[in-house]
Amino acid sequence: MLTRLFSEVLPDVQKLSGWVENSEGENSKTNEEDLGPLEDDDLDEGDAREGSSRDQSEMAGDDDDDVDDDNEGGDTPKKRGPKKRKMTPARIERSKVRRQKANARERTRMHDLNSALDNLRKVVPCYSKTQKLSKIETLRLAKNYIWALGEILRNGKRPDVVSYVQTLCKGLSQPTTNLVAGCLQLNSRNFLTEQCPDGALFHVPNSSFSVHPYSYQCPRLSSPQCQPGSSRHMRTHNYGYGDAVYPGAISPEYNSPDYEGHLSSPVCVNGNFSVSQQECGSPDTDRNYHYAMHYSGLSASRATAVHGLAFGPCGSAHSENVPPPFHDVHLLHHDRTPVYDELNALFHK
DNA sequence: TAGGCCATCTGGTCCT
DNA sequence: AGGACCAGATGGCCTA
Repeated sequence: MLTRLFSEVLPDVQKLSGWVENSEGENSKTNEEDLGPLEDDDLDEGDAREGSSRDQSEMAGDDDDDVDDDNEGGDTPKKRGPKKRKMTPARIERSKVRRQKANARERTRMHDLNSALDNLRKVVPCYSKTQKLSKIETLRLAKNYIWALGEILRNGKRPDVVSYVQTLCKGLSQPTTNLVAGCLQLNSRNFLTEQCPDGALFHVPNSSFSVHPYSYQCPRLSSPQCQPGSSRHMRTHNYGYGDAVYPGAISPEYNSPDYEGHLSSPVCVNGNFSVSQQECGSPDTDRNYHYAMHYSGLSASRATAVHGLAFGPCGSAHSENVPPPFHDVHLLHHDRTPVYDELNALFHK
């Protein structure tokens, strides 16, 4: 069944794979390999390159209106290489049209690529409508996620949760690591099945890991001061946590036109949760709360005391690695599919 | 203001 | 020949 998950995403992943490899320098071609020296034909006379811009009128492959101007200038020695071509108004016009068409294609291509990236964002851990992962982070996270799922298949058993998150967060930036850890809601000491009793998708008793399979509005998160639009509501922000979604859990309201992400499915894991709630209260703590949301900037001692675990880029403890606040963190976003049921079953073996 | 991220333009290269 | 792909350059936007 996991293969179905792969197949759903695979086309996009394949589309993006070359890109991420290039981004990570694993498959990049050097300019020296690709770009030969400019030939005479590449530059028209008087066509000084400024930055990357060239005269649009001079494009390779325009042969129609060739004019032999080799002997222009009389005694000057003949230049080697292809003959130069005089730009007639007709050629200039055709070049412009060709360039415009090429630009349009390039835009379309990039839009397709971005669409594929958006699709990918929706299936990797931690989807947020309001705060998208960057392209590079999305690709890295997707790679880690695929690897993690592959490990599950290979081992055929529930993974150790900490190493699972470490795998997911490998190579990710600190903010993204915080986001992922926050979405997965790790807590080493306890978990709140009693607070959020509607069946955990991931429930690892020994490591207190609990994620809910359906959207759930935790009552405490419904308090006005913690709602969108209130002064305490986290604004859209880089490295904020928006309405992040953990894709292993499925929201029935996904695809609903009413879905705005803000009101659904916060994660209810008590350690982080209680901190958020406490800091929601007073104006004095508001600043800290805001800071904590963006940078998880609680003190290291408090963070570790409250959360038990802190996740660095590769799982190392770090003072900034406190999971994010949760009143607009969302677990559930995807249509429920047998894939997730199977994952659920797998994690409950 | 610096830095990160992004969209777009552009020209070179490769492929069909 | 034309389209796809790629990477460099550039400028805008946003946030710390």
